[in-house]
Amino acid sequence: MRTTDSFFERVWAIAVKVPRGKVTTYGAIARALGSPGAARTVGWAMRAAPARSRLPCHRVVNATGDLSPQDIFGGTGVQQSLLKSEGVTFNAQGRVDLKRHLWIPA
DNA sequence: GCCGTGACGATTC
DNA sequence: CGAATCGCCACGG
Repeated sequence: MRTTDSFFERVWAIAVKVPRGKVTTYGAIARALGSPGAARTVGWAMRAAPARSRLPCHRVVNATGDLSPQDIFGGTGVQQSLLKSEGVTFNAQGRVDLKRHLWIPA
């Protein structure tokens, strides 16, 4: 219902709403958009996300709490460092503690 | 309108 | 838990 009704734009709109210190999953965003099976498309939107945007893509992880390809953030462990700086905790497997930081777009 | 692609998800081994 | 497989959906060519 917006001229910019591209699926990507909606994904980005939600990603920006992710509160600091929390993380969300691709599936959660897809679900919020009404397409629970479009998790892959959500991830694609992140990959295609314009760097100029304030898109905190580092706050978006997959359902397993695993982080995205670190190469994209310009280095290995960059995303994890960013999240840690915001108060996000990780388990021994280097995954985000979804039990504590999972945020679902209302 | 079909084909290929992909920062996923869930299931199965 | 880790790896592999199938299924899902939206976008570009």
